[in-house]
Amino acid sequence: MARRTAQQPTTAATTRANRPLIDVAAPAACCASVGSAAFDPDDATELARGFQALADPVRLHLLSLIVSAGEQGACVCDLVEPSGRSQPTVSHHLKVLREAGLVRSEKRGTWAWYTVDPSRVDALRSALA
Amino acid sequence: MARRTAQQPTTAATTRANRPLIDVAAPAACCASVGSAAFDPDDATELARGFQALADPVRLHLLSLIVSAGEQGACVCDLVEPSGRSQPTVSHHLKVLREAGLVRSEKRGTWAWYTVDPSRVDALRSALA
DNA sequence: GCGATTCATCGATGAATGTCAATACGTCAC
DNA sequence: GTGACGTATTGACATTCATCGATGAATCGC
Repeated sequence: MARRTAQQPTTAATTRANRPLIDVAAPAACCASVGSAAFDPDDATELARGFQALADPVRLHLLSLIVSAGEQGACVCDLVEPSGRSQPTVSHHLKVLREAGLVRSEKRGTWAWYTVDPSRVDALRSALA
Repeated sequence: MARRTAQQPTTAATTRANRPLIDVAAPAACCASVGSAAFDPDDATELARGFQALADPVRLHLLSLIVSAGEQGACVCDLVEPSGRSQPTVSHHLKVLREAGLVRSEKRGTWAWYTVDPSRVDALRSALA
């Protein structure tokens, strides 16, 4: 082998512990836990799905509009025009957000009302803690 | 018109407030506010680019490995095998993370060392505040 | 210089994604 | 029921993406 004579890249793959997936903060804390790989691929896939839902400017815009609508939520008919996209496209993006668990929809009469699920957003945020 | 007799979807487009893209708690002063109209598409695009970089399980895994390597950073040669992907694929993902500003690379001798840029991660996290 | 090692880039390929027009489905007013 | 309206789904298309093998570029030990 004889690799790493100068800097020994080493060790990274040996320790093991539980910790938030990314966990940037907490460099010094006792349980910063940083091993390398108590890494569950399923968790990563699930997390990635959440971030994927956020990975589009239109969806970020929609999400912000829904958030700004407060507890009552936002009606789709109020989202189409500000988004600058067609109604089917908006519906598609809302579906993506819904399936990622970031928003919930409720049908009231003719209209569909969307509200944000804060716990899901928190889950993603804390993955970056 | 005669829409919204039952629930008046109304208002969503009238209220207005300044806040970071998704919610409140703004650390960085002048970021995009999203109310209904004060939405900067460029900021959304930039944010989306960041989340896009996180929207892949392999990249999340790589990021966690790099974080767990501590200040010293992680050598690419230690990332390939745990990721279960080919070296070119890993290199590609690292490039995505690099271009999103989430990690930095430094060449030391033969090896390339990657470290996380916490401020960039924080920026994304606070967008979800 | 030479071979070995480490990493990045290129080219190709199959899959996923964003978009819209057309259409289907549900609900309301009449 | 009929027509109008709000929303979701479908189908098609162009673009982007993840992946790998092959290759190139830089460095190290000899």
